[in-house]
Amino acid sequence: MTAPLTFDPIEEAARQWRAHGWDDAADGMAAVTSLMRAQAIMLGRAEAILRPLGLSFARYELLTLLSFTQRGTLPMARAVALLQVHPTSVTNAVQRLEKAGLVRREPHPGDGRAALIQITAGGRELAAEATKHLNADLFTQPGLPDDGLRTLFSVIRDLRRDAGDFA
Amino acid sequence: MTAPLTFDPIEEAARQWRAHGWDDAADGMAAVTSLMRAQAIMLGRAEAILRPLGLSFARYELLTLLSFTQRGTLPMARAVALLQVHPTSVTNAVQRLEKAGLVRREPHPGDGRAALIQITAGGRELAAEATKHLNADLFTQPGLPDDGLRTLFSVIRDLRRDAGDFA
DNA sequence: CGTATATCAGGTCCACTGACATTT
DNA sequence: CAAATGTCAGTGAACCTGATATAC
Repeated sequence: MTAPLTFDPIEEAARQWRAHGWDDAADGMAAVTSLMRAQAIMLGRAEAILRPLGLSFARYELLTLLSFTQRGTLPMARAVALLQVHPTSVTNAVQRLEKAGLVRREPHPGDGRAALIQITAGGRELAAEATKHLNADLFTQPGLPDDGLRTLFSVIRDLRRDAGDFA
Repeated sequence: MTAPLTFDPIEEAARQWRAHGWDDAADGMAAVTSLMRAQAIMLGRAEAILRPLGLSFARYELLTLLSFTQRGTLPMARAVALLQVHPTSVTNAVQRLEKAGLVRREPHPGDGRAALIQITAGGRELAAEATKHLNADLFTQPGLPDDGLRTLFSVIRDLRRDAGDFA
């Protein structure tokens, strides 16, 4: 393929930033660019693990969220809030999961506007199976030591709070 | 809109993981999920800044990379290696940038197979303008203190190295 | 010859916008 | 009536696979 780089391209970009006098923006640029790349790496690994199961990472997250609820149901709006994604993304994910027999759409008993998503027995099975694979092949060996993982989570939690994800 | 959450949904997910006995995977899950969310937040901000300029973040990165080279040119393969993306993604980005008059495609003098991407004067101007906006509105205030930025970069650099991004 | 460099066609996936029907 | 909920159609972006032409 392509020859592996002998230097860090993001560090090189940061040097360029400083060479142009943008010293106060260099660290931010490097951090943001790093986030983009790290997400691409992790998403690629997760999707490679989930593909044989017919799931994308987004649909896996929804399915697992449902499997953790008391009755295996969630209102659409609640799923949107918890997953912090666009409403139409959830609509789309539910449609695909429904087509695969993993969830059902049901009317909300108390609110005629709202819709309930209900996980099926097959959905529960697949969620458990997918989690087993993700835990074994990615989450227990994500390429970082334990303290790195916790540091990463902690720093990003501040970022997410600052962005208004939660109070 | 949706009511803001009064708790961190990722922390809640980590609690679920531990409640199911997946203690050794909980930190990895939380870190990976955090990465996904952090990238979505940052990409959204960057694209909002770049949209008025007619650029996506991916095309901005390519354009800026070109503006940093000696002659304003890069072989396709080199851009693919530095940006760490799929070859067709660069092909696509170049097509759009070319249509906007920001780059040109030229034959490689030494290798008839290869193609050179050449930035135009307009491309240089737009790259500078876009960087000015990104620096002012995102990179100098990414929602994290300076030490958080450097910590984030440092931890992710280990991850990228482990993933084989560079030696 | 086999390998490497791009491009292209076709498909998937996800996000977003604007319009809409329905219900509160 | 205004606000909220969810769906739908259409658009855009990025990625991937497989096939191809060209050149090394």
